[in-house]
Amino acid sequence: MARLPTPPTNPLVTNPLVKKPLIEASLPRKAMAGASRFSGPPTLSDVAKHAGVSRQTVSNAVNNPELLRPTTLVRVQASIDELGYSPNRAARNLRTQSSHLIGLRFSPAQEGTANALMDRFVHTLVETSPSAGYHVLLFAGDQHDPEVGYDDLVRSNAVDAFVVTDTYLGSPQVSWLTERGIPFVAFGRPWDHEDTSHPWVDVDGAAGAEMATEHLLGRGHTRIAWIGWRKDSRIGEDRRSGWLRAMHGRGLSTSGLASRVEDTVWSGSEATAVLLDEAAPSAFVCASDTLAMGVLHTLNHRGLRPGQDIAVVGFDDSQVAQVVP
Amino acid sequence: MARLPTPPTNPLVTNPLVKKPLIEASLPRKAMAGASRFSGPPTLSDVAKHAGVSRQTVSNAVNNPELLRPTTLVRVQASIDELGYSPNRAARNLRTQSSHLIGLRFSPAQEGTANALMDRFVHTLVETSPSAGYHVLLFAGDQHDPEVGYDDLVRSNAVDAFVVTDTYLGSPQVSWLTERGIPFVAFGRPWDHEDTSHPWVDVDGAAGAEMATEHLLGRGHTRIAWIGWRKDSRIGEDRRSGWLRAMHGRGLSTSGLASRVEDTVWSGSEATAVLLDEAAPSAFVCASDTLAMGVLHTLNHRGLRPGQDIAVVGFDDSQVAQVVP
DNA sequence: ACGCCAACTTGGAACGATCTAGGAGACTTC
DNA sequence: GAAGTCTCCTAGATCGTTCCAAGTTGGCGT
Repeated sequence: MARLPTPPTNPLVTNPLVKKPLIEASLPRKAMAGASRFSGPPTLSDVAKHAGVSRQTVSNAVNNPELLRPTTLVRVQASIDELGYSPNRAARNLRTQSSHLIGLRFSPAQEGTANALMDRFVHTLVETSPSAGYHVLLFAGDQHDPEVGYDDLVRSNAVDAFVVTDTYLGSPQVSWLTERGIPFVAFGRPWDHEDTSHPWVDVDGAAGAEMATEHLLGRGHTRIAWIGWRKDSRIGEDRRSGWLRAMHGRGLSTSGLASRVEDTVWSGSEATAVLLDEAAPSAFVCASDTLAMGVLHTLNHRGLRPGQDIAVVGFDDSQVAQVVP
Repeated sequence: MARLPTPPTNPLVTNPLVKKPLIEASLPRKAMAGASRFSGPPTLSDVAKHAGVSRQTVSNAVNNPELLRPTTLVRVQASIDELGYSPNRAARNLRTQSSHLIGLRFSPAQEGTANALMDRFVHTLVETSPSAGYHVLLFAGDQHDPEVGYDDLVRSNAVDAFVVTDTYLGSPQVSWLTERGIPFVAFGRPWDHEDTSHPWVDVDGAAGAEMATEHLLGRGHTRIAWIGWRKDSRIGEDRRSGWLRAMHGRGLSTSGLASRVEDTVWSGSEATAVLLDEAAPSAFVCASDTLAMGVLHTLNHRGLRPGQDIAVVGFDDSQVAQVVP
């Protein structure tokens, strides 16, 4: 697997017109200190004055609307809208002692099939967090030494919780966070320790494989082969169980239809050849898109048309899956 | 370009042990209200008391160390270290009226070659921001309607500035931000409007192409071909200029060695065939990895070994580049 | 009419940092 | 040695929100 020679670095060029704009821009306020009051965004007091009520009433209108008399609520809401008020985050955070921020370690291009899946997860996270009053803070931490990035964020109250995305690697962060009582959610099941009780979210590989298999069954296939990972892969066995469940659910035999190999295109290709010769399946379900590519390779090689002569379903829905013809 | 059939959705499964952990975890403080003072992270006052100085002196030790007498500074530093103090972000943000956060719109898997590059950019951004006291906040905004995600963040003082990553698309955000005087940096040059004066950062395509060409020149190649995009692509022409500069810098002729085509594998493949026949180059520099793949395709087809018989350099360093043999 | 209860509203205090103005001390200078 | 100067440090005020305890109003029953 040779690597294309590429320029050693991707040099950046900056616009010479403006220098360090970010830093400068953060402190232009003093200039206007002479004015009676900086006419910035309206505050709670401004709204209160405008609506003819007290601060607290406005605060309640925002946070506990049910405490206000309906007529008052309407009036306050009108003032809020008219002035375009939204609460100052820093002040709220200071008072409530929470940043309303969730830390997410940015893992740079952990190439491989999990990437697209992770992308989608992050997107969903970012999209839905605000509805719970949270936002997502990216940070660069060390996977192995939580002290590096995590500690600072915690000590300075910069984040309330973390989302940990690489629990499968022994995950020292998990114990580090647990010890300190820092709330976090893991993306990915703690496969190694059945007894861990920290919250987690994960892709239901079994359900996914089952759905894929059902899909093929619905199209009339009966001899559906499985190409998965080695037996010691918990994730792989999880996905495989979905295939099994779907097949057995229809009373179909699975003997001779399963193959467990390394997660490489080549292994998938080899396994396909063997399965085709020995079990004559009409469809393949794979534990990964990498393996699916191997299947496609062999099919092409034998002159079989994927999707027409033989159905193929991958997993992860990685970028590659959208490119392969 | 058929699409692999995949499960319609990737179902998530959650650990039933814990319910809405994030929300719950954010408000356990009240329970300890009975204590004289919540023994949380140390504050400025705590450090001041410990070091026998005033709050402001500690603040100066952190922000303007040069104002303190060296002996005092050492003493305060010692107290800071001993207590493990780091300033409370919310309080600092409230006082300074800035969140020290940079908003970055999370664009989900904008497939294509720019992805890997973007990944690297984001990583660098996330990694270096803290040294300037900033962090990166992800948010889901609408590319076309800045009101959606941007406005809230600005009004609530949640971010100080934005990084805009898709300026090439007419970019309504740019004008929206400019109108309001909200600081931002664009990743990608405003190719369409030469006169725009907002700050930007971009990959120096010309320099990159020049470096790649120089690399080949250094290896003894003299007939280096260019396969780029159509003439109306500013980015393509920019990169091409780097190739030209490198070639002309050594007094080498470029006539007949350049080709401008669509950015597809097929176009690259065709152009390669033509160039091989008509100009007999010993190396190719391409404006994109997509085109480079086309080159490799033709070379393979003709029995030429890339990297040995003929050198090939792509661009963007996309994920695909690492896979192609 | 009176009292009472509930619903609603109110002003003061607090979160923890930074800014401002001014005070204390050491050092020069005539 | 006293006045002037400089450096270093201190105390109070402030950012905008939410919590707290107490105040006010209206409605209801008798």
